[in-house]
Amino acid sequence: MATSRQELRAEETKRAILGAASELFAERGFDTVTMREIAKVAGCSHTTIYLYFKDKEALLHQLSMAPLQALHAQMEAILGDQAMTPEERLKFLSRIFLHFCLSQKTMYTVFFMTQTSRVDESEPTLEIQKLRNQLFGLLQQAIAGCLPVGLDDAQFLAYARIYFFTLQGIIGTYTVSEEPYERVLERLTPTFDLAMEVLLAGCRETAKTRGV
Amino acid sequence: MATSRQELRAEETKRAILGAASELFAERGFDTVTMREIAKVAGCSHTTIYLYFKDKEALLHQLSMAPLQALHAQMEAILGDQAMTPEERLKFLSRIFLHFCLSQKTMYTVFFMTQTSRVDESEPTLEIQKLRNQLFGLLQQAIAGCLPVGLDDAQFLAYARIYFFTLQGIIGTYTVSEEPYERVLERLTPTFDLAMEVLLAGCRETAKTRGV
DNA sequence: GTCATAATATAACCAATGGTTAGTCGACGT
DNA sequence: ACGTCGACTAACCATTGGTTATATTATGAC
Repeated sequence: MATSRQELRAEETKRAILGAASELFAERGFDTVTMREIAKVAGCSHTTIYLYFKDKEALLHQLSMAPLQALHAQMEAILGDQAMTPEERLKFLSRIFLHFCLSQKTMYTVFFMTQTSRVDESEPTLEIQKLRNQLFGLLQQAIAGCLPVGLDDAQFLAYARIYFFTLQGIIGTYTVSEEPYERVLERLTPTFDLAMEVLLAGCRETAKTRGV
Repeated sequence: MATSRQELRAEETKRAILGAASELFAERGFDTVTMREIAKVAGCSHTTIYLYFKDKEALLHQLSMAPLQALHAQMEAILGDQAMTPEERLKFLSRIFLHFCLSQKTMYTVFFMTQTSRVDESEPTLEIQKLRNQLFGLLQQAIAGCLPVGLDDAQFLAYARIYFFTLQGIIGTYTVSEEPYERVLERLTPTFDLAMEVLLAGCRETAKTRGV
């Protein structure tokens, strides 16, 4: 750490930018926040941001990595907790995932607006894409643990998709809504929990009647 | 119809604009299409569009009314068809609704991006808002017909919400995807049908264990 | 036919957006 | 002291949705 005076300064503005962007993105989502707004909160010119981040999307990715990794760790811990039944694990995981996405509006973009992280680009996208897929993988594992054994791959994939559709629907609905996420959670946590129960029960029920 | 020569011309450009916008919106969605693009396809200046439509949103609404009304009629017919069981009706309705939304990307905006039709504005929004709510109402009725009687309002509302979440999830997923909707349908119609079955089975199953 | 009027259309413009370029200013090593 | 280099930014660009002043053209009165 050769912290010369200018390096310190650079570090500080970078931190200020990340802090400002983090707050604004989490609160209002990716699209509605402008680079100039971030700059104003960070106390610099909007062009300065481009010194440290390739573009708005890169800023989003940089900001998302840490929270996503934390979420990943948390989810892995839950998935490995043998004190819970598979069903409890799935419900807990879903809940964590939902709360995480609802508390950070930018996550809707990260997870579901895939055009933000297209496959054609080179590297910077890849890391977050990988993490994203790992997270979906964990959810898939949790789902797998709750379904009867003997399902073929296609059937299992279909159930996993249906689960993801519902998650995306919830997150999409309340990411766009103006209601603060605390109130959404307060009002609708029982509904979200019920949704997970419904899905689980429905998957099991239909699996019964569709060949083991 | 006092069709003077200028009225004819006006009518024609208006039709051209509607046609161009209709195609472009359906194919690529509301946000990604620009007024200048529409104008170019319609063969006029982008400012001309503002002669006939207040703004981009008004154009969207104008375009959406007819298809939505057609959908409404179709859905009402299905809902009133006593030759089907309630479950068949719900599944059919859901299918129709999904196919409709997937075939017209602009419908995602109309139905789910509620900021497009906020409550604060005066009139022009209201009509489409009303129609939208009617459509959701029909789906709700269909759901109600499939659930055990004796559910209290809150419980029923929760189930309806869960249903809508899944629909929005599906539509959101494939509205942003680049895959042409014909291929999506071909690939995933069975999954969509399964989703509706899962939801239905899950609702019934959980309703059993939660008081009547 | 001629001329005023009104409808139709558009070019020029505006502010905001994400992003780039050329250049300023202060710190650092020599 | 001085030249280089890093941090920063003002001025700029193209694109967006939208407005305004202006041109063009058809219509109707005389």
